[in-house]
Amino acid sequence: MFADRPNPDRRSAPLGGLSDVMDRFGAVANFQRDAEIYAQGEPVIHLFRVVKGVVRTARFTAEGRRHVGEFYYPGDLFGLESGPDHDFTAEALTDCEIRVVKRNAVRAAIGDGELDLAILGALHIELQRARAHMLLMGLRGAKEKVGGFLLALASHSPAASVELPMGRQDMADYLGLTIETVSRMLTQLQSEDIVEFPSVRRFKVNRPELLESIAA
Amino acid sequence: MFADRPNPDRRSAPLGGLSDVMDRFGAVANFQRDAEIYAQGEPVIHLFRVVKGVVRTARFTAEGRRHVGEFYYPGDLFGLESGPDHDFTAEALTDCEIRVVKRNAVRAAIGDGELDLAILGALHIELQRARAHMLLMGLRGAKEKVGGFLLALASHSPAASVELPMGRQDMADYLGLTIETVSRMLTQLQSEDIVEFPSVRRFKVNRPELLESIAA
DNA sequence: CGGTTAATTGAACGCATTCAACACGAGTGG
DNA sequence: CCACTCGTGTTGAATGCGTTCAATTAACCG
Repeated sequence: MFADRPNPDRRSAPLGGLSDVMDRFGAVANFQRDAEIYAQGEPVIHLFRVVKGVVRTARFTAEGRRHVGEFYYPGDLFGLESGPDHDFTAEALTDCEIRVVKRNAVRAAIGDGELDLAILGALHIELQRARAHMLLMGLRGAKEKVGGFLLALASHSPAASVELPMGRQDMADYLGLTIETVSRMLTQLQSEDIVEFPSVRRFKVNRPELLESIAA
Repeated sequence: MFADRPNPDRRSAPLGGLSDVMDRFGAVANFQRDAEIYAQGEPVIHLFRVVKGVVRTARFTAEGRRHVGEFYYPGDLFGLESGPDHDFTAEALTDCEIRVVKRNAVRAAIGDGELDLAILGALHIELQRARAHMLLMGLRGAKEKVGGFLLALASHSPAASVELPMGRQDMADYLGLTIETVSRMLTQLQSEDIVEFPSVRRFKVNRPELLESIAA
């Protein structure tokens, strides 16, 4: 679901010169919780990287149903879109510090080839996430989906206790479930002692092997 | 779901020199229906392009559940993976003619930059498909999913009558439904005169606007 | 401490699944 | 040409699970 995030800052290796350019030419913008970073339908002009906080992309269907695309963590590049316009809206899930740079500026600084290469790497990561997300949504039951979600979160967090920056509604919209079902599954997983919630926004995996067997 | 496929052969524009190289250095392989083109877990070495027929990628979960990734049509590039190994198995859905080339050969012929650029374009398309697929699976009801699937198929086919190269089970595994549910939804959509099935593997959209409103 | 939002829990419903039977078409051989 | 079979698709009935709507509790902040 997320890029490899054992190392909190991966400016160096995979992104090559891009991150240097972002650091040199990019501006840093701060967004408050729930602030919009860019909107669905806007033209794709910039590249974004999370410095601090967590970003969520989302989309509204015609009937008002919300679909959460992905969550982006510090070090992650986002705002990559295939078309000329954004398909998703990006919002600050928590208070955020975002580094922004115009694609043209990058192009001018490091050339097309370098930019392509950098975007290539980011696209690979993005595709991986999308496939992992699809796999999650393809699981049979709600318990499997929620379990898989927690597992993915935990597997990218070195700490014993994992923070949940997103609320239940975000999880629900990410997994294609209702908020009530998510809540029920969380309590169920907890009652089976597979995970443990010291607080609403923090959990610990007690039985990783069981969690993995659930998420299939 | 599919790349822009109004023109059946898009060797020219978006892939640049890659397709030329594939034509020059690539071999053409023929696969019978259900033959394996590459397997989950195998190292990523080649690039593939569909010449004739339809290809399906799929994956088996630990519990034996099958998940269909995508369907690839003539002109489509496939076999792009982020990691060193294939996450999915590729199989010939129908009898196929596939053009195969070693990535190294392409690299030697047109250089890293060109290869990157070509893969970049293909990755964009792949990401778009993955997102469209996710959107489909995120829809509420089975009718919405099946309707959306048919709509996507129809929207990429210029002909009035659209062929369904895949069976009901493939649709089910693509949408995360059971084969019975898919069948029921198809008959329901037909009974509402939204679509029409002259034969099991062929359909026609009678009310595009209704179909679109269903797929949201 | 109230006031507000988020999260949990409960009960009834509806829809997709499950298990089973049946229909249909293609291919084969009598 | 019919009978047979096999694979695939459709239909039926009952179950189960996620949803829906509603009420309660918990957490956060003044």
